[in-house]
Amino acid sequence: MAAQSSAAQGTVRGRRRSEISHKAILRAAMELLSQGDYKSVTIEAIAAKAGVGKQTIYRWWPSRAAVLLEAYVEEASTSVPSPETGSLRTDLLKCLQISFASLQGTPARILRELAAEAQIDAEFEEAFRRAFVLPMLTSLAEILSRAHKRGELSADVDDGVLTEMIVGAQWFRLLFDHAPLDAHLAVKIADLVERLMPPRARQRSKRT
Amino acid sequence: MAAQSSAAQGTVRGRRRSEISHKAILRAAMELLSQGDYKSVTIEAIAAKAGVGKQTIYRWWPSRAAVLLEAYVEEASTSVPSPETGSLRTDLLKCLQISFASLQGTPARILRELAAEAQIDAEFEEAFRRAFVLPMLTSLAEILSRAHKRGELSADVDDGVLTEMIVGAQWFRLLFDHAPLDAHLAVKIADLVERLMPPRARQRSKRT
Amino acid sequence: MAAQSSAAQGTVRGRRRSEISHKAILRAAMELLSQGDYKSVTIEAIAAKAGVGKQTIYRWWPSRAAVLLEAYVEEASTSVPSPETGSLRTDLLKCLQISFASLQGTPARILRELAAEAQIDAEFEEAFRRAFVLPMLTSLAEILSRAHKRGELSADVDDGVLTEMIVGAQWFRLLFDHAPLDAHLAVKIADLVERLMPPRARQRSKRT
Amino acid sequence: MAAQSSAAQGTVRGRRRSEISHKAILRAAMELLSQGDYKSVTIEAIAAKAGVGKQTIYRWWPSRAAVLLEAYVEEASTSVPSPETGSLRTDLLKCLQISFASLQGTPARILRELAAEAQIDAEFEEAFRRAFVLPMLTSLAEILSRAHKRGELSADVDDGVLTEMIVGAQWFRLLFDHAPLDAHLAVKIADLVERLMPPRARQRSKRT
DNA sequence: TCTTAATCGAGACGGTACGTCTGGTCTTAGA
DNA sequence: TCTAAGACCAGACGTACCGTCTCGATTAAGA
Repeated sequence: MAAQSSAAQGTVRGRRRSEISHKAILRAAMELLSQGDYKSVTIEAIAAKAGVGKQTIYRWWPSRAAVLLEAYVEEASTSVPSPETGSLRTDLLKCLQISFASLQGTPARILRELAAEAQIDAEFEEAFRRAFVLPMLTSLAEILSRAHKRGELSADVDDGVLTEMIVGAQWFRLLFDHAPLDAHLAVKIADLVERLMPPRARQRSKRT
Repeated sequence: MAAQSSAAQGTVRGRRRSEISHKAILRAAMELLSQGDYKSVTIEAIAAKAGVGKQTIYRWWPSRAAVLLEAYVEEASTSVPSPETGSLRTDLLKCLQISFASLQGTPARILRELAAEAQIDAEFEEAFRRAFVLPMLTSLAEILSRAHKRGELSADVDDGVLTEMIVGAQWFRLLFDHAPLDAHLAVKIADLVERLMPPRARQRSKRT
Repeated sequence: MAAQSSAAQGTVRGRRRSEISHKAILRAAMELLSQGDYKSVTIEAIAAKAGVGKQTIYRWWPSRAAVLLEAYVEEASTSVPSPETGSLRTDLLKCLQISFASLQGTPARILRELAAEAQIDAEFEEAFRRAFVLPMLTSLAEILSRAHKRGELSADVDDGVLTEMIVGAQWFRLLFDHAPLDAHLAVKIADLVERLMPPRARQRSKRT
Repeated sequence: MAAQSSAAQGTVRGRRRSEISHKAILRAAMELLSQGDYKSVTIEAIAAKAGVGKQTIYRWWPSRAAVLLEAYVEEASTSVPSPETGSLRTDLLKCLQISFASLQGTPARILRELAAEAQIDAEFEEAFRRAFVLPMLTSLAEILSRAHKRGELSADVDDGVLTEMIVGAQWFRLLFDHAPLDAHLAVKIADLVERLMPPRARQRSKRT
């Protein structure tokens, strides 16, 4: 124990984590994910492609999905903007359109696969929520909260449900292939939300 | 050769599918799914529990998920009611509350696991959509369509988005553990939809 | 029981064995054996190739090897000649050369495979012995016995061992690839046997 | 890359083969072979009995038969003595009796089964020849060669055929159940070989 | 002519083992 | 102490055959 006092001092003993390997792993994971199907992105394949021992992966990540999540986040930003234009409609439109645009093509497929993992692995679910679900929720909540303050939404509209319904529609399209997650949807959502505004606020909204 | 003409006529040759095995497989799948975690529901385990050869499973289902889906559908009805009470609010409430209630507990977990599979297996996705996604969509679409005819919803409310937002919120709760999928949500959704009704229709709705 | 008296009379009721199928099976077995490797000659493959139900094979033969044996015997004669030329040397040479010649090429491979089966399946071993082992033994025994009577072999030469040694050498070459089973071997064996003849008999033998 | 130069130097990287597993596998194979019939000695059974992953077997042996051969050789010596007593007869007798004695009971059964495998699997045949066929051949060849030098065999007796005939008789008894492979056969063979000796040498042989 | 019985092709059935794959752990030598 | 390599145990995968069991159709003999 005394010998390990250095640990208490925060000093790290032994060889330090290799940043080269760290990046090689994320890079290999991303490439495999872009190329083939999800099934082929195994720990073994990542290790082989990255020129890395399997143990090195198991040492630093709890699961395959965790690697993929970090690899994805590394590459594509997962933050969702919460613009302040002074108008609920334009705030919403901007937020949704930017967010939808970043989910076209390969990212969509990857997100679906990660979402799938989150259904099965409870530990991963939490990480997934933090990375992909909560940002959108809080961003929208802020937009709606500002609209309330501005009087653009009447007090008896529940922000919670509305937020969930908007985010829900987005995930619904993403996961169940019902229709593409494009700008049209953003407009339609904004239109519908507009109908929840008090008449006077709606008038002003239309003018802009 | 003449004897074989029957084959051309679509006559079934050879031994027929065993209904006993068929049911034993579904039953075993359901039991395993209820008991342990999803990972333990392997084809081997199902076959062993059902007292059936693995080949018999592979012969009749394209994948493990397909077995589970059929097993689930067999047991729990997946149809969604589309009640006609003459009032949008009560129609919605009834529909959502019934549907939400049927998704509590184990069914929720199973549904999440099947949804996960649908993200990865394109062929299975279609089956999943037919069984779980579309019923809810069409049921809601009917309710909204009737509301439109009755004048309970103004013409400029887009049924499509509204449906997706409602169904989306439901799946969102189911898949991402944000909050339980309970009657409260149904009420909140109904409240919000009510705010989309023209003033006069809303008056009447409140009286009921 | 009285009603079944017909059975006691040997009368056959019902449909008779199909000679067409019988031959188709043997033919299919032979073709598969000639074409591919032994592993691919499965009951299923034979049935498929012969256009026959598996049951039809199981009804008439106890094992796969039994089919192959019958197929082989059907095609290539397995009888071994026991010529009577009046001379041990020429009798032996004729007998061995004819028998060796009939075991070149594909037949050799088939015989090896059947011999393999005989090592494992005790029931089949008996059939194998009757078809392939005993004919050679008895044929040689006759040749030697005649030589004894003629005085070409002295009384103290044991026919049994000599027969086994000759037949053994033949099987040794067949099974263990030590050298080809050709006419050279026949000559060498004859030479060696000649050395067992009494001097006078050997003189005569050389003159012929 | 520089780090990998060690590979070029032949340095072994990674975990080394486990001798414990190695021995456990051979032991399990032998036990299964002794207990039940050959069919029950499957790779799966060996792995289970040895407490070993199947892959570990496939990694080190090309086939089930290869495992059994090594297991057999490990336990029972396969070398054949080539004694030098100065007399062809006693050399032969000793050699054959020792070798025959080691092939009684279970070993005989195992040898038959391995011989069967050698008929079908060309790769295994070579290993089988090296382990079981050649030792006997060379041992006998040496004995005969020494007899030639001593003048116990006349020059016109072909060692090759004689060797094959002796070894052939042995395998014949082993494989085709014609009679037990016992000391009687050894004596009979020795007797017959003695008849190939020149008269004077035979006189001396009898005296011993 | 009708009944009875055995065979036929077809193919599903419960099993067993195959050889492969991946997961997660452990053991090396070297950095 | 970490790293790359790679062997280890475990066990599911999907396939191939096994030998058995329905099926309906066909074929013969006896009633």
